[in-house]
Amino acid sequence: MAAGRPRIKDVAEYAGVSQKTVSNVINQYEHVSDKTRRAVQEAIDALGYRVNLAGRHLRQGRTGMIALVVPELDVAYFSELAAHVVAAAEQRSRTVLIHQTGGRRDRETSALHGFDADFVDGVIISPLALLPDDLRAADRGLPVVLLGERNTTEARDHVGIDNVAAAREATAHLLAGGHRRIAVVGGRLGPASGTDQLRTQGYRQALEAAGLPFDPELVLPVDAFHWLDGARAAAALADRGAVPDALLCLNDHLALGAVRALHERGFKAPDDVAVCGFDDIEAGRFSIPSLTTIAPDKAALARAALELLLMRISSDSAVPLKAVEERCVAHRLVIRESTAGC
Amino acid sequence: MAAGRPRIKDVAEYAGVSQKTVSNVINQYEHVSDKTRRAVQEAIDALGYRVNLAGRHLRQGRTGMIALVVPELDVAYFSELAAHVVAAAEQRSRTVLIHQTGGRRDRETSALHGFDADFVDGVIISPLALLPDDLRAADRGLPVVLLGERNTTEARDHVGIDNVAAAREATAHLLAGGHRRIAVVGGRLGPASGTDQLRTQGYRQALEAAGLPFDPELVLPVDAFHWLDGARAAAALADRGAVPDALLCLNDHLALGAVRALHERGFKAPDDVAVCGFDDIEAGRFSIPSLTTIAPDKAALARAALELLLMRISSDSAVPLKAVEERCVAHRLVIRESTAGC
DNA sequence: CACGCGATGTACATCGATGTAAATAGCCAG
DNA sequence: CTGGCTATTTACATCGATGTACATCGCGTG
Repeated sequence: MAAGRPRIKDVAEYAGVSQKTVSNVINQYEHVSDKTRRAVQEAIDALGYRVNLAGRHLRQGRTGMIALVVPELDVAYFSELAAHVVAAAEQRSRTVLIHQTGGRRDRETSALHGFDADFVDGVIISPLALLPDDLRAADRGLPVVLLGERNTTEARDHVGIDNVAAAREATAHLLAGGHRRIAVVGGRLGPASGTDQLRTQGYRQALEAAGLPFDPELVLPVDAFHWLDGARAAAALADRGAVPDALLCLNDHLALGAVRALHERGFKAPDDVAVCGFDDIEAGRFSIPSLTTIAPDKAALARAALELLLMRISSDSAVPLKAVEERCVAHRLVIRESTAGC
Repeated sequence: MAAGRPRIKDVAEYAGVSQKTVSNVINQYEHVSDKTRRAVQEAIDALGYRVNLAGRHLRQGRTGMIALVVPELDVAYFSELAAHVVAAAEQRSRTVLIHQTGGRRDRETSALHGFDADFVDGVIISPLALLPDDLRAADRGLPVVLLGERNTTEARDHVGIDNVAAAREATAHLLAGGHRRIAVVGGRLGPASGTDQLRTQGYRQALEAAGLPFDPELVLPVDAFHWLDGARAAAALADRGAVPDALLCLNDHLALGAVRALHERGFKAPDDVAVCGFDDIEAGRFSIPSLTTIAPDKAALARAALELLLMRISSDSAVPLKAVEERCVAHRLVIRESTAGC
């Protein structure tokens, strides 16, 4: 009983066959006699052998691992999504390596051609800061699927929801409640590439459809999509005496932060302000008031992204960029207390 | 320009030196002349070479990766903790592979001697279902640090807070507010091994110190530590007309779920019931009412766990089980609205 | 001027698993 | 009994980086 872990060589000796035969048994090679197969299996069990993945990796160039790269795990949307991806990957016998970038571009790029590139067969990424060039540069054959964000016109496999439609629906819901001055917390103007811009666009479309004017003053940019940013934005509104009828917050953290800040200043949701968020995180289901939100089908997002990625991985060779896939997953408006009375 | 990635051999040829010399430069070996070093560096830059980790892994047996094994990422405490571990690891140039087990024992053990064991140099685990035997069995030299939970008397490196003291303080705070009937949501009786049991013990100590009787009826077990479980427990209390003066919830999710369920039934926190949680997740800072809670120093937990693990990893050979380390990290009671009036 | 020593640099084997090509075994038709 | 197949098994090279052992270079010393 040698000190270290048994190697394939030990199994071979124990079973009285060659290393290759052991390898064949392990890899389910067809042409192995039952007798040999049984003998090898016995040896494996007896020695407690398990393949050394480093060796296999070196030889085959594949690891069976995929990376999930997200900005922040403590943003519930991402951790919930991560949980779904991990679950989906497990069903396909893959292991997920989760990376957090903090939305920093250097970490996002390094996830693509940096450290990860060696250890994983592919990457699912929700880019925040990535530039189109980064993606192009990273195109060394490592399969990449964009999840959610698609901050680039660069053609790439992508999975997401219809952000424009979702924002339109949410805004329409607020309008239907009789609200006229609706602020967009986390909104951003400009070409419709980022999620925030797409959603802002949907908001404008809804206004237009209702024949209402668009007021750029009501688009409130934020530094990040955290509770605190929502609270700050709402506080700013309140402090300059400009609390609108309703808030369309581009994620639930912003929404809950805003609700809280307004509450502290004497404005109650939904009586004084209606509030709608995005993402349907668990906190919004149990908050007081509970939060109306756009609920993307996270499980479907995760499944679609994984499926797409595995497809790319198995179709070896260079990615045929012509056949870029764009998958749109369902979402729905979940109406709760924060817009009650609508 | 070969199709694939450049290998160390290509760099060596380009620079006109041996492979080993390139390796020496990469690994910062001292005795390399400046001239050679420069030439090699130039070759590396020119070819865009980066080490192939599979090769290094095979040769050295180390990967520079560590695994973080947690029950659920969508439990905010764990995702926030994960974010800290990732950050700490980055400072030490390690990569963190995050695994989610769903609290299932098979996945926890497989993380220890299953798949992970091959790919990582060590594991930080928050076990929920792991049995002492599993840990012992996994002792094949893979360094393991327990984080938070320590559901075993087995001697093991462990990092956590003083759960008994924390629960005692929280309970004392509730008692100081004049509350007498205090329920423990998520509490569990029995030998003080699991976190829940330790906290329940602290609760009892506080009662005892105040000269109050202990009522087992007020210990409410839960299936899991989620919002919904807290809501169910509180609903059950309310529905049988037994809402106590205060709730000590063993995590913030339970607390927020309970607050919500009580709210739906007309009981307001803190006026009708005072509520205190554990973990200090972000949701509790912005909830209405904001949540009083025990705040563990998560950054310190992450740092301590990582430090301990890296120590074990670098002290090669077998783990000297005699020198097991137990690190206790600071916590503090953060008083917010949900126990206002105390 | 030969010797010795530290500083540099190199050739080769090695980590563990698997692809390749070729050897061997088993079986049937002739 | 033998050539010709196929089914099974094997020896060996290989993936890429690095440890080992040894060669070489430069320089100061006796």
